[in-house]
Amino acid sequence: MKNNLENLTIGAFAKAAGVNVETIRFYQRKKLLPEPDKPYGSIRRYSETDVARVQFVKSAQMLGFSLDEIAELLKLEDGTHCDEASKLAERKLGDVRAKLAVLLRMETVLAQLVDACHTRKGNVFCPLIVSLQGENTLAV
Amino acid sequence: MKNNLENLTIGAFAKAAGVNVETIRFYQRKKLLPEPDKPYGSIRRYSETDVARVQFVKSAQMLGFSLDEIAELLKLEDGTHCDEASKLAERKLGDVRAKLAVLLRMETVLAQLVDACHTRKGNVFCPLIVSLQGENTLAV
DNA sequence: GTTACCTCCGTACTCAAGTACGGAGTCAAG
DNA sequence: CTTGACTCCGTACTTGAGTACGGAGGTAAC
Repeated sequence: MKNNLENLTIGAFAKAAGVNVETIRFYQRKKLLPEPDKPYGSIRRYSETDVARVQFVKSAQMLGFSLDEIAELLKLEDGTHCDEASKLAERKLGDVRAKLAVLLRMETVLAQLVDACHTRKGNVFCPLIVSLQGENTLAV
Repeated sequence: MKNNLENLTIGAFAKAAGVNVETIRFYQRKKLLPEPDKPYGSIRRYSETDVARVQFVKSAQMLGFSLDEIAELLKLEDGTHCDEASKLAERKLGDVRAKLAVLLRMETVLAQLVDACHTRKGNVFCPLIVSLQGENTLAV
């Protein structure tokens, strides 16, 4: 069984993508991944492209996108027609920017906390919650 | 029933925080929210502080943090001792920065896509997946 | 002081996102 | 040409994050 990375069995594919086989099959059912043709009386094969796709799903998931939202993002990738893609991209860009704003504020506050801890000793107050208050409570 | 925002019933609290009452009670069970004393033979009251806390939980959730991780973030807020807090903050800062990196790349690509759609017509290729490939696949 | 709506609390249900299982078929190394 | 590991596919189970329900007790406005 030679895994030249363009002829992967589902097991090798899952391992390369860092998920388990059942997850692959689950994503196929959810249409997040294409299910390649199965040569009659044989088994399906996968490629590096599929691996990248799964990794994209995993990354987007860590950023708080649901599988349904990720399916939308993937539609962009798959070259939907321009108008449609543009609308979708604009919406997603809004989501992404809202998340960015919140994360940036978190980053600032956490960095300040770490810094404060390194320079003085004792208890430090961490105004994480306050830092997110007001404006964008991220109503996605 | 006067809601001067420092003497909220659980219903008013939930409404102010934009979640439902059951969610409040669920968060109390999970120790994400303190359960205020109940004056014997009466009902619990909540404050603006509690509202901010719930909103923080919701924001962090949209960024892909689990309730367990959020509980950790809240420990920082609650003034853990410095060494401990610093360690935790540093870890969380790492998480936050990894997420930021991925989001920034997504933002760039989405913005490019929107732009491309506005300037030329027809189908545009959106290299969203490719943009996230390599280095940080966000192994949190 | 009753009526309509609230809180309280335990238990049970739901939904998303997987994981696990098991029997039948496939593959490849010896 | 068999043996051990893997694929296939359907069904069932699990876990995280809530939601819903229902009866008993508060409460406030009339």
